Amino acid sequence: MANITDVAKLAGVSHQTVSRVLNDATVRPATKARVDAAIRELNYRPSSAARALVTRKSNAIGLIATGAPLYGPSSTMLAFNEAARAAGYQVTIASMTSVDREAMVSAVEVLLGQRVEALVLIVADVAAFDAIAGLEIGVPLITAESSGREGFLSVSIDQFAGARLAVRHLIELGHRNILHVKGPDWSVDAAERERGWRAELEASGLPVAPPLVGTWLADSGYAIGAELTRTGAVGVRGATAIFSANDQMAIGLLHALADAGLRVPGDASVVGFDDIPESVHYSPPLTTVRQDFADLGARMMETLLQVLDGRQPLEPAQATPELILRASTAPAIPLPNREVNA
Amino acid sequence: MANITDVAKLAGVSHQTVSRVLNDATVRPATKARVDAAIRELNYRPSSAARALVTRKSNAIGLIATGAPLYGPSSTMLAFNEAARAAGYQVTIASMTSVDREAMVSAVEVLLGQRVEALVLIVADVAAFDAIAGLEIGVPLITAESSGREGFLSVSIDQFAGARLAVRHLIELGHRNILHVKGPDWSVDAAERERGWRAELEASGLPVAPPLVGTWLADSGYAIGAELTRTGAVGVRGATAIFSANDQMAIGLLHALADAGLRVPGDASVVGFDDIPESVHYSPPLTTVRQDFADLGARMMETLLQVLDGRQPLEPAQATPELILRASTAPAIPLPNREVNA
DNA sequence: TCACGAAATGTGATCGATCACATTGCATGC
DNA sequence: GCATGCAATGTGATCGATCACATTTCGTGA
Repeated sequence: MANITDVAKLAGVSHQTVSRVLNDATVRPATKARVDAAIRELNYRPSSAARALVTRKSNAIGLIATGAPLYGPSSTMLAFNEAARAAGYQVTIASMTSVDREAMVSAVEVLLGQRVEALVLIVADVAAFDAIAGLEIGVPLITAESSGREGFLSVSIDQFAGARLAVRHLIELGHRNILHVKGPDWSVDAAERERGWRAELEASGLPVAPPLVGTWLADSGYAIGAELTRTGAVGVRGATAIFSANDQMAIGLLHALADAGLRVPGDASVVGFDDIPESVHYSPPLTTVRQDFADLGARMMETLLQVLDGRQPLEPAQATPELILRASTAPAIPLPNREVNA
Repeated sequence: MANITDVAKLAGVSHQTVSRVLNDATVRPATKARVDAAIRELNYRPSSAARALVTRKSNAIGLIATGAPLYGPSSTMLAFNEAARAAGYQVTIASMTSVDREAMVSAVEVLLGQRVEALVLIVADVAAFDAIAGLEIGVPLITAESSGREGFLSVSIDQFAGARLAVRHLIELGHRNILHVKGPDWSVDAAERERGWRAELEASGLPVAPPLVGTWLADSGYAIGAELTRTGAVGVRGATAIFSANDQMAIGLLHALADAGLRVPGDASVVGFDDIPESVHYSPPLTTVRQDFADLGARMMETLLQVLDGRQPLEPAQATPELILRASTAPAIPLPNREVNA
């Protein structure tokens, strides 16, 4: 592949003049035209490695992605990448299946070797935080999570508030026994949603049963739902509402409830979280909490730009999610004997 | 950040010796220990830019992702990235919302500036092919698509065979009027699935109605389903089966059919494509065609490695997808008057 | 003890861009 | 006609690694 000297020779100018053409410095139109022609003829593209070496700016951002191809992380990642591109940054990804400390360290190591100017952590995983906290990374790290830890930049959607919205809606419908199907224990977002559920129940003086821990995947929602119906924990003599920490587990729940002959929302109301594009087509359509992941990704990049420009990042305005009402929730039917059994 | 000379000075050796330690050349254990200590003390990480400059190997692969965060592409991307990491390659992404020629050119331009050793195109988009075909990229390009074009490496899952499996299953159940909800016109995979549907119908001498074009998203499946039930094109006097080009559109279809009071599979059978984790929890659980995206991503990297090593890539063994039978398909009930109306 | 070859280490050039600074070209004013 | 100033262009150093080659160190056998 041609280099800047080849271009200069062909155009009959010095390499510096070619550099000026590349960087929009003042060059006489006639000269610029000759250089441009040479560039096209040689199919020349400046080497970003050489450029990064001397300017000490890589224009690259490292993105650490973990785990499964879930809707939220994937959306955030794409949106972030889009925003980064618009700002003139390249994104290099380091994905990992398991989130042990070793994998995290090696991912960070490789990215820092690339002299990325910042790190982005897409999945808020408590292990990931601990792993990174022990490293001297020397560049800003931004994450999409809710419980602002010291030392990390964070842009987030208010999971706590979202969960409260969902649970309050159920309480307002008259539900008094509201279960929670939680995301995995390692997830910061799952913890926040649980906290919101718990806070809202406690604020209303309602009982708080231990949350049921799932995997984010529909299968776990189904397994939990099957167990709940088997033991009768949900339905006529049990809970009349379930708040699921994401839509995928909610569809598993709906399936299990249907299998057990329970009607939604007749026998139990179900609320999800995320508003994935399919949730409006669930059977029944799912009441859920909408998160704007595209906006999240864009805001992450915005905040990052502020820090990279040496400005203090603005107060991390947490976006508030929105409750989307659909057919999976309905008023609880007050049964005279429920109070006794609860 | 420290460089190799700083480390050399601190360890009391030459920069070349440090380089040897980094590259596992022969260094006396005592010397190596001193160098390692200096590296740790300075928190030194070799600059991949400087390394790339002199070795003329970037160890980077450019990945071009387009469009929405769909399950298949996301899974493939993660799997590919994982495989690349295992092989010692970094992946740089260039995503784009629209797939016009200009966006594609600029994405390729940026990646080639990074001196990526290969390009990976995740979403097989006919416009993407045309856009890239016009560029002299000078590095191997691999794509996950089915209809092998000249000049592109391709690893794929046999969409054509998968579609035939699905349609043959419907035919064997006695269905004679089988509609197809197709993916977007720009999608190579969508075209292959349509071709499979068409081939199987023609092989059995069954009528081929024009396919209904969706967007891959559930909403489009719902809209198509609503229109089909409104006009009576599906149901008692119309089609008794629908082959949807992906699972998301299938859930939209199921929703629309349920809204119209049609039972699945009683009044119409539905088959999807992809086997996303939720499809077993649809109502009813969806018969679908399973694709192993993780395997696809890994095989893409494998093929790429062969080419990068100068070997001829092995015959691109197309993986064959697998039909997953679930409750959304059942034998057609032969109606005496159906033949007349068909 | 010394020569010898292999192992270990050091020296200077190099990759391809930008930066800092030097030089040339050209129009303007006196 | 010539000094002046600005615009345009050129020259050499630089970034941080590896490569090619030179040199030193070390262990071994005569």
